[in-house]
Amino acid sequence: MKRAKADIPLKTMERLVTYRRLLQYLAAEGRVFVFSHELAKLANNTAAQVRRDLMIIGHHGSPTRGYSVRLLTAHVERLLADHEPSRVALVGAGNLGRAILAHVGFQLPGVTILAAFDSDEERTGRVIAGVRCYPVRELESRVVELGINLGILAVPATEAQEIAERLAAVGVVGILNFAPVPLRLPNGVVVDEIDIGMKLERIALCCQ
Amino acid sequence: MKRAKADIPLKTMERLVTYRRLLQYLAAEGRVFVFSHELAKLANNTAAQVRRDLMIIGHHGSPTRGYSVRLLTAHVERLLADHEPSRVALVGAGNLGRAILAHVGFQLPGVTILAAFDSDEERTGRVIAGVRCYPVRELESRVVELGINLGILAVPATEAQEIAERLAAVGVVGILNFAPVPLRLPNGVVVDEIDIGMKLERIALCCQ
DNA sequence: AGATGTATGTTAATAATGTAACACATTTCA
DNA sequence: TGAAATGTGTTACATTATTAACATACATCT
Repeated sequence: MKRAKADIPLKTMERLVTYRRLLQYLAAEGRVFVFSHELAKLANNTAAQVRRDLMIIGHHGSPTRGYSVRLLTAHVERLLADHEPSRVALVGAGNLGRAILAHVGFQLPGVTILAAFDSDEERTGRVIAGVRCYPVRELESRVVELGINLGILAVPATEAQEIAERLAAVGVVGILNFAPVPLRLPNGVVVDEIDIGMKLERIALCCQ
Repeated sequence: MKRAKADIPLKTMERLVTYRRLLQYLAAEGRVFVFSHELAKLANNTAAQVRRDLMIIGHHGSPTRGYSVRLLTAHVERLLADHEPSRVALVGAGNLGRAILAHVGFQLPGVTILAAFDSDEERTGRVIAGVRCYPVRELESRVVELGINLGILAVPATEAQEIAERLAAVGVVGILNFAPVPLRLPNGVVVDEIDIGMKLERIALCCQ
C-alpha cells in the first residue's frame, strides 16, 4: 500500500523540494544514478537523512548503483505535484525585484509569477522577464482578479509592513519577504524572511 | 561565574544572531523592553525557546517587564562579537549584486563587504553603495591583498562553479551562493545557498 | 562461482524542540 | 498596604528530528 501524503512529515516534504531541484540539475548533466551521499552533499545534509526521507516516501534504490535519477524524480514529483500551482505576485520592481524575476524565471514547478507591482510609474506597464508590471495602486484589484495567493516583497524596508498588510487583507496567505525588517501579520499568513545580512553573519559565525 | 562561549550550542548561537538583529529593529523603533513571546513571534519560534536560549547565556529579565532591549543587545553582542569581523567580497555586480549591496549595506555587525567584482568593464572602477568594484580578472590578487575570507556569489548559474573554485583556491572559507545551481567544493568551505525559487516552492507547500 | 566491497533499508540511540507546570519576583490597582 | 495579574527562571516530560549502526542485497573481479 502506498503511503499517503498526510503521513509524510513537513520537514521531509520540504527536503523533497530540495531533492527535486537537485535531481533536475543532475538530469540536466546527464546523470543516470545518484548515491544518497551525493544527494546529501548537494542538499547540505547527511546520507542517512536522505535515505530516511526516501524510505518514508517508500522509494527504493539499488545497492551499489544508488537511485535512478529518472525514477526518483518521477516519484518525488508525483508527491509534490498534487496541488494547484501557487499564484504569485512580486511587489517592488527595483534592482532586487528585477533580479528576482530574471533569476527565478516566471515559471517554476508548483509556482507561477503572474504579476509585478511598483509605485514608480516609469516601471509600470511594461513586461519584465515575462511578467507584467502594474502600478501599486492597483494591487488589491489585480490580486483579486488574478487569484494571487502568494506575495514576494522586494520593497524598501519602510514600505514592507504596509504592503504586507494590504496583501494579507485581500487574501494572500504566504509572503516571501526580502525587506530587512520583520513583518507583523495575522496568524493565518505564512511569512518567510530572506535576510541576506543575517545569512552572512551566520556563515561568518560558522567560519569564525 | 560567566558561562564560556564553548558551552553554548551552535544552534543557540545561530538564534542569537537572529535575536541581535531583531533587537536592533526594536531599538530603532524605540522599544525599551521586550517579552519572550514577542521575540519568539519575530524569530518564528516559541517563548520557551527564547527563554531557554537566554537562560543558557545567563541573561536575566524582569518579570512583568520582560527583557531590557539595551541590556540584552549588549549581552548578545558581547557573545557574538568576540571574533574578528569577516571580510567579504561580492562577485557579480548585476541587478542582484547591486541590490544586495544596497540592501545589506556594506557594514554589518561582524561582517564587512570590502570589494565587488564584475566581468563587465563598464561596471568596474566605480563605487557601488560604498563598495569598490574591481574587474574579475583581479579576483585572486585582490582577495589576497584585502584578506577576504567570505564570498557572495551573484553571478549567472553558468559561472558560479568556476568563480567558487577560484575563491576557494585563494583561501575563502565561506560562500553565500545566490546562483540557482549547487556548488561542489572541498570540504573545508562552508556553502550556504539562497535559492529563491526553492524558497517560493516551500512556502507554496506550506500554504498548499 | 565465490569472495569482496559498497550502498541500501531499517532499527536503535541520541539530540533537539515543544509543551506544561509552577514557584517566585515585580508591577498595578484597589 | 495588600491582593491580583503577569512574565520570568527552571524543571520535567512528550514529541519529533537527526545521527549512528548494522544486517542485507547487489554488482564486480578474480
